[in-house]
Order: sequence, then structure tokens, then C-alpha cells
Amino acid sequence: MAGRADTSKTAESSDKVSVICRALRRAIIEQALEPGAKLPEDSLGERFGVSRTIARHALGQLASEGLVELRRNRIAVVATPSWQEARDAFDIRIELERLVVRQLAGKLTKPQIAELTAHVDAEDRARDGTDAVSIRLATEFHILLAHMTNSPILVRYVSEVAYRCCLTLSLYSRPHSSECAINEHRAIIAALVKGDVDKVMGLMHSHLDSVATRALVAPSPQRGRDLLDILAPYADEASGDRVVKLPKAMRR
Amino acid sequence: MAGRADTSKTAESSDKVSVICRALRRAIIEQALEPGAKLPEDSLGERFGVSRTIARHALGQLASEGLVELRRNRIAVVATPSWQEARDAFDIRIELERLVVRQLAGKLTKPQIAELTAHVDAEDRARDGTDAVSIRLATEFHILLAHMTNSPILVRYVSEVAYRCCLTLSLYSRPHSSECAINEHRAIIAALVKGDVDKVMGLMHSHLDSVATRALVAPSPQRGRDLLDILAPYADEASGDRVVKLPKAMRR
DNA sequence: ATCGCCCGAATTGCATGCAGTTCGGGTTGT
DNA sequence: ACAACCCGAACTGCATGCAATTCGGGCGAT
Repeated sequence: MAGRADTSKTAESSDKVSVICRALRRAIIEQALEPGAKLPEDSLGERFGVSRTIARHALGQLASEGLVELRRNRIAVVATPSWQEARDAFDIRIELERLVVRQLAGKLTKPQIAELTAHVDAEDRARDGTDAVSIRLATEFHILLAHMTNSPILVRYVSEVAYRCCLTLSLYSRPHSSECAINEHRAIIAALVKGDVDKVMGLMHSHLDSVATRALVAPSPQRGRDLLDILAPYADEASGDRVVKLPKAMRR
Repeated sequence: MAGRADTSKTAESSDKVSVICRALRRAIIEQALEPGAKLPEDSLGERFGVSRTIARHALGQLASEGLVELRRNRIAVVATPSWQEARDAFDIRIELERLVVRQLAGKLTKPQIAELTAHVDAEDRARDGTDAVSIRLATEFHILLAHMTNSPILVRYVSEVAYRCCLTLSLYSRPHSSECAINEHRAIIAALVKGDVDKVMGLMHSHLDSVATRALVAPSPQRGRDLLDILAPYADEASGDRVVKLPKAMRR
């Protein structure tokens, strides 16, 4: 649907690996796999009919995208980004996507415009489906946009950072009422067609910024869902040299 | 020297893999390994005293960073980015590094300032060494800067894209006379210390832009070093479905 | 009860083996 | 000479096996 979509030349070596990656990515951003969920190599291998070697490779790939965390000798888990990391990701995303629309303004072809509006229509239709699906679609709108730049590098970075943001949204935003306002997507398309570079960059900026600030509510330490999340930043530092002594029971 | 440098939490699973990655990255950006150089798994494994499994994993990692190209059933090679990809990489890099200095302006600690000036001094000293070394140092200056933002994601992206740019410089710029003007690095430090956000963002922009335009001379097809490079874009498309019939002798 | 410890089961880290593909150079036909 | 062909060597794709480590539940001490 997204026209020669994501067979980006980068990595994604064999097909089996990339199939697993895509499946897991999707499961993660649709919150079928919550942050912290365990991903044992054999289970994955069994599930997808491959050996651990392949599953392992896929996990490595996803880890390099920041979607899963890989700790030595430990079961891989879906990443649990800190609040600060989430904010950082959004900052980066804003810059990257401003670049996208800057390159795209006034240069969209007819079929591209059609594809974009079709996508937004799909978003509209999915409005009364699962939250998860509409979040995914919203994210994919941005990735679709990136694809149209014909810049594989930009596609890769935007995809990655968008998925990451998607992941953090599932962590830090409880009542996500129609995340990426669909109207803002329409406005962006319109401005792109019109070719107003400054306008569209501004639109994209405020669009993403509003999603970020609406979702990533507070830096208050009381936000995480429970003890574990509150302690996350400490446990964070500890991976190299354990500084904070944690009561054993809590060491999962 | 770069203080707890690059033990970024992302991927880089075990140590053996990341050791190989670092070694290869460095070899690539110092042009000890030219674009197109073959990287057979066994040779790598033998060289680093590990099995193919590990070497393979390292190659996967580097591929996801865009430094090596992985074609199914084929020997991995050092990536040979097209001119357009090079330009794209620089565009992204400019935005990312503007973000870096925006976050850093006026917020540098004394030891950080010392570390930066020390690095630039090192660049100065390496002036009459190999080109390769001074290019590497110049790149590392930018990565050092990124590290100081304390944003792992930003560090990762800046590092990746900087290495990529480094690689393309070795491809498309013949007479690289002191690539990243060292004085521009000093000016950036000064502006950072002074805390002038706009100034430093402008400096970084023009610094990178000048490197890019000075290096990536012309989109003229006559630039590559020989037939192979000229044909690269065609061979490129062909990986999926071979369109251009290449005389066998040339199919390396 | 709660905490700490200990041990079998589960899991990862890594090397190796086998099958399928590509590579490259020598040979043959033209 | 020149190109196409062919075949052994080289290489990758993937699964599996073994050692080392972690996991987690039960047991004893407080």
C-alpha cells in the first residue's frame, strides 16, 4: 500500500529476520507487547518457525532501533524508555520531520497526494477501533511522508524515532484521546500541496510538539505506573556499575 | 579520554561484538578499509579470535549503521553511499547537530569545556599526520559534543550520521585540505561557552554546510573514480530486481 | 510472616557443522 | 583474441550442541 514500502537496503539481511522484526515492531507499537515484556529467544524462534540464531539476530536489530533492551545473559525485554529519553526522542523527531516536510513542500506528485489522503481517510475510519490501531496508523502517516523524500537514511531515522515515540506514548500517556489529531494531518497535506515551506514546517512542529506535551505530561516522579518505573532512572545508571543497593525482592 | 565514552546502552550486546564494531568503524573512517572492501565473516572471526557467529553479528550491527552493505549470500562490503545519500546524510546531520548545540549552549561545565579544548588541541597536533587521522579526530569532536547532551538517542544518531558522512568524504572529496576547519571548532566552543544559542546554531550550520559543499563537489556523473562508481546507482536498483544487464566481466 | 539462601530448570553466549549459493579462474568453442 | 561455460574452492544461511549464567520457587532462619 505504501508503494515499495520498507524494503530499505539497510541491514534487514535475510527475509526471515526482517519478518520477525516487522511483526515484533508492530506488536510493540500496538501495545500487544507492553514495555518490559520478556522476549526469550527460543519462544520467538518457536513462534516464527526459526532457530534461536535468527530470533537472536532480530532482537539485535530491534535493540539497535531502541525498541528492545538487551542485557547480557538476560532475557531481552521490550524497552522501557525513561521520561527524559522520551522527551529527547520527540525533540529529535521534530527536527527530522521538519526536514521531511521542508523537502516535500510543493514537490508532491498527484499519486502521492492521493496516497496521503487515502491514509488519513483510513485513520478516520479507524477512529472507533482500538486505540492501538489508530496510534499505529498515525505513526505510519509520518513514516509514509518520510518515504516520499526518497531518502533512505531519512526514512530510517524517522521510522525509528517515530516507533520509539509510539512506544513511549504507550508508557506515559494514559488517556490518549485521538493522539495525532487527524485534522492536523490533513492540514499538513494541504500546506504541502500548496508548497508553503514555512507554514508546513510550523504545522509539523506544533503538531508533534502538541502530541509530545499532551502525552508526556509531567516530569513529576509520581507519574510512572508504580515503584518500578519510579526507580527506573536509578536502575538505569546501575547497569554498568551498580550504585544503588536494591532490596533483592525487587530485582526482578 | 572521552570520559565514559561510548558504552551506550543500545545494542552493542556483548563486548566481543562491540569491540569488533569499534575496530571496523575506525578502520573504515580512517580509510584503512576503502568503500567496497570485502569483509568475509571467517576472516573477521579469525582476525579477532571469535567465531563467524560473532563476526556476523558485528557486521549486522554495522550494516544497521549504514557503514557496511549486506547482500544475501554475498560477502559483506564496506558501504559505498551514492552522492545523493551523502548529501542527505549531511542534511540530517546539520539538523541533528544544530539540536546538539542548542541544548548545550551556555550549559557546559568547566571540565567539559576543558575536554573540548583538549580535543581541538589534539586535532591541531595531528595536523601534520595522516589525513585519515585528522578526519577521524574532526568527526570525534562532533561526537564528543553530542555526548555532552546526555541524550543517548542523540548520541547514537549523531554518531551514526557523522560516521556515514566521514565515509562519504573519503569517497567524494579528493583533496581534503584540513576538512573540518579547526578554527571553526574553536569558534563553536567559544559560542557555546558564551551561551549565544542563535550564534552557535548558525556557526554549526555553516560549519557543516561548508564541509559538505566543499567536499561533495558535483553531482556530475563524471566524478566517481571509475566505471564501478558510475554504475553504482544502477547496480543499486538492481539488487531487488535486476534491470540493467551488465556485461559479465564487470559483475565482479 | 518476612528475609535470605540454595538448587534445578530455563535461558543466553558462542562455536561448530552442514547445505545451498556465489566466486573466480581455467578451459573450450568460435 | 574473446566470450561463454563449467567446476572446485570459498563463503554465507541456518540449526544445533555445550558451557556458563540467570531465574524463580521452596526451605530454613529470624
